[in-house]
Amino acid sequence: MDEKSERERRILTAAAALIVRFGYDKTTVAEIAREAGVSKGAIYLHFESKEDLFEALLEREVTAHSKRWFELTEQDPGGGSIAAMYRNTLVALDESAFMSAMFRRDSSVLGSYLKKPDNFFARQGDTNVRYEFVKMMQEVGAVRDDIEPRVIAHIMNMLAYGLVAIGDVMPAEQIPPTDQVIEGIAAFMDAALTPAEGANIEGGKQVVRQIMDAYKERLAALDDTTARSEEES
Amino acid sequence: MDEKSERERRILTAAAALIVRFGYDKTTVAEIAREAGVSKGAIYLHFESKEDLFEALLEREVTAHSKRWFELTEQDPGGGSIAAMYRNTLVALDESAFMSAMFRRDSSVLGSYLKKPDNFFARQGDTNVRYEFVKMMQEVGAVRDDIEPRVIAHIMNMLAYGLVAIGDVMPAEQIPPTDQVIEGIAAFMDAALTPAEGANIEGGKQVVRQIMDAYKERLAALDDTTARSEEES
DNA sequence: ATTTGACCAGAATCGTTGATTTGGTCAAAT
DNA sequence: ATTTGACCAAATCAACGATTCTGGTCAAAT
Repeated sequence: MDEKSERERRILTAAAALIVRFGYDKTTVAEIAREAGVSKGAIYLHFESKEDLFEALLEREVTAHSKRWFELTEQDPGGGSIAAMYRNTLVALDESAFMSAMFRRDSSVLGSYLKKPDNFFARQGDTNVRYEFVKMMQEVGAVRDDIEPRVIAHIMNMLAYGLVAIGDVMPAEQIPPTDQVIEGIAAFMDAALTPAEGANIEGGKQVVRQIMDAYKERLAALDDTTARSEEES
Repeated sequence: MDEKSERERRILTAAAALIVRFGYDKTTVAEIAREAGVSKGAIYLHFESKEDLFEALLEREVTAHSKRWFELTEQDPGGGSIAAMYRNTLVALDESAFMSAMFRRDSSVLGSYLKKPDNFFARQGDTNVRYEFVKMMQEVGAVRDDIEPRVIAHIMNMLAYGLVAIGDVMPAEQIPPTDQVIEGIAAFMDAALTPAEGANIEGGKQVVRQIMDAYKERLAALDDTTARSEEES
């Protein structure tokens, strides 16, 4: 298992590097194999198809992003405030070129994969974790509740989208440094989402912990299935 | 002049309707002529080329958008607050499908025009009215000044961009009603940009008036040049 | 038991050619 | 003095094989 999953990681890492750079369509399986230092056939010992490999990569990147967010939030003194948590998702998003590309559905990276019916993105359906989170934060009094939670969640989405996508329509020299923008957004969130009577920080922290535990469990479950399916093969 | 500019208006209106629907490339001069009820040759009595016509349309739409914003802000009881003013730009933006397409640089509408060097958008250069406005508002104490004005202006741009562009990456049913989103954003702005010691509403109103006067002057100057160039021909 | 890389079929790309469309003009009509 | 719409050159599109490329396989090597 150790040997095998190590090579699998190498393949995915090689694929990630090539695909962010040249895009899904222009990156060939042969190139991924060369970059990973394995033969082309070996790749098909790990993945059913190029598409399958790519979806594994998408999932790995989402997981890595979530882990990074978790890490940042754990060690954040700002702790349970929604502003700090949201800032951390933006930092994590900005750190990963691949996740950014995913978030903006960059067709120069995702290429023809986007056209496949029932792809990774279409499959996500309408699961909206951001909305659930905001609602919970409102319920414990950590976030002002006179704005629709769906609207708050959507504004968060807009800002995250703006962060990674506005470069498409605006020359780089007009965009302030990313870290400044992120800090600005966090300041906005802090001022905009704190209830008039003060935030229930403790409640917020508890929600954060709850979310994180649920998330950790999902990760563990995912690792289990992965391990099991590897044993089977 | 009355007759002439009336027909010019009709041509531009016809062009706008066709272009928002079919895009710049797929809309032919002949179709615009038919839709406007004039002959093709007549169009070239008003405009040098298709490109020239299109740029006149872009300018007309920008002007119309500004006028509409002016109108909304004038009759807004919320008056001089930056949140109210910003909300009005969003309302005006959302009301005009053409302006929205411009803002998101929609290539299915703008088509090959975008590829022309030195086009309308490239020409705008780095004029950033939003930034100037925020700075003035900070100087009179109508907006908190512990966030970089450039960053505030940029966050405003991100939200406006998100409003018109996020539909590209998110299914419509996941997006809350636009008016709710706009009101939510206004609430955010209000909470986030009011100085801790309270906003100088009067100062804000004065800045607004100043901006509007400057803008009116620019409009008047523009009308003059238009009128003059029409006389010449 | 593993791993490889030559090999294959089908897809994508390219280059060419011919038909169609379209921006722009101008002699003729009004 | 105006306005028109037939007309033209140039650009765009469509169709087509020829050619290359690429995902995937499998007999052979290790």
